[in-house]
Amino acid sequence: MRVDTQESGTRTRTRQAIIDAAIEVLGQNATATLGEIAAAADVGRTTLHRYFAERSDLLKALSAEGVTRLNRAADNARLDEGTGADALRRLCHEYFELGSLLSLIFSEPQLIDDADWSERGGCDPQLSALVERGHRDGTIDPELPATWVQSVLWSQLYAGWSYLADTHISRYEALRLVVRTLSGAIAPKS
Amino acid sequence: MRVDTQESGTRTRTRQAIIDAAIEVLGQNATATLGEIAAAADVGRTTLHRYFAERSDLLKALSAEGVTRLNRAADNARLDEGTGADALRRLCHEYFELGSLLSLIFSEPQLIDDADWSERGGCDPQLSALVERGHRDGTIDPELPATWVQSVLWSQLYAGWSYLADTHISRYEALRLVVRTLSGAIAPKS
DNA sequence: CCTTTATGGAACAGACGTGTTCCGCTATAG
DNA sequence: CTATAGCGGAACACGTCTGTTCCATAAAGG
Repeated sequence: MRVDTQESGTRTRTRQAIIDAAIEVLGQNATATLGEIAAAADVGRTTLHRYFAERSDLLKALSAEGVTRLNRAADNARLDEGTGADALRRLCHEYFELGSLLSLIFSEPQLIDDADWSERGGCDPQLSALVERGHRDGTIDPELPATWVQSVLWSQLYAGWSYLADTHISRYEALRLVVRTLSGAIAPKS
Repeated sequence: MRVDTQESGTRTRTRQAIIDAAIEVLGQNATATLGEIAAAADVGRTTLHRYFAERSDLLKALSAEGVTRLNRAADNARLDEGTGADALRRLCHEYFELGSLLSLIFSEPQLIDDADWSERGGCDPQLSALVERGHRDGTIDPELPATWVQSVLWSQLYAGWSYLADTHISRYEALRLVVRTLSGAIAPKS
């Protein structure tokens, strides 16, 4: 995918600054202006257009960046180890670190859906396998389909991230609440 | 609040049609055009402006309508009866009936926040009292603050409503999943 | 029959975001 | 010192949404 001609160090830094700023700003307000994104990245709007000719080009770059970060988080969570519920809790921890990207993906799902990630029926295969393992090992409520578990995971992550932004709670406490309620939500009922 | 001069029957019907259409359309896409809303209401854009001079006027009316529907749902749920968890489940049932209004409130929270509803610290008093009752009667995890329970309730409702729209599941099944995971999420941990 | 009420459509001006061009500035490498 | 890379700002055309005005039409009531 990488083109033959390498990009200068300055340029890659600027490009990355724009992408990072876009994730922050668009995570707060999906309809933000290119001018606002440029200002957040501390660059002129002209410069932004130099790197991403059209808005859609920036969104494509954001999609790629999102997929990269999601995959890295999933790798760190070692989804194939331990019980299904434990793996899901580890994934929850890793995903929570994504920060503003959570808001962006949650409020603009088609940004990622259109990418090659999660091509199968709106649920990525790794998570699906994880949930089925949890069904077998008795740590995830067998009445909950994998797609619904995925929905619950994302909605809880988004709620936790928003809660962190709205209240005076610590990041650690917010994550603890998310994991606690998520664990209860997916636990088999007695 | 009601003005002295009563509105004609036709006008109240048209006004209500516009409000209903706005909830539907803005629930799907919060940046929808006034033209799209007018089309959905089967009304000319001129007519829409006759009832709501500016976009903000329409939003104010939506806020009032939202508060009305929320209060009616809360009344139907009889929040002061039974255990805290049971009351919360009843509220979940009632709120789920709000349909597209769920999406609208969830994606545009400031629409309702700015109204007189839920003036206290982002959590309405009725729900707060309900959760505290659940803490005392042992049906709601005492480690979960009322504000977080409210966040979980709303995020689950939104997730369920989106799930209903995205998959081929029945309305009944979607609500069942929501109530099941919500019940587990708030249940005291053994 | 004629007036009131409610409406739709055409047309317009203003505001705003977008995409582009052009020019000037600064820093760094050669 | 000079040439190049990278950047910012001003300006422009274009499209879209908004808010408004004006006029024509259809239905209902007196």
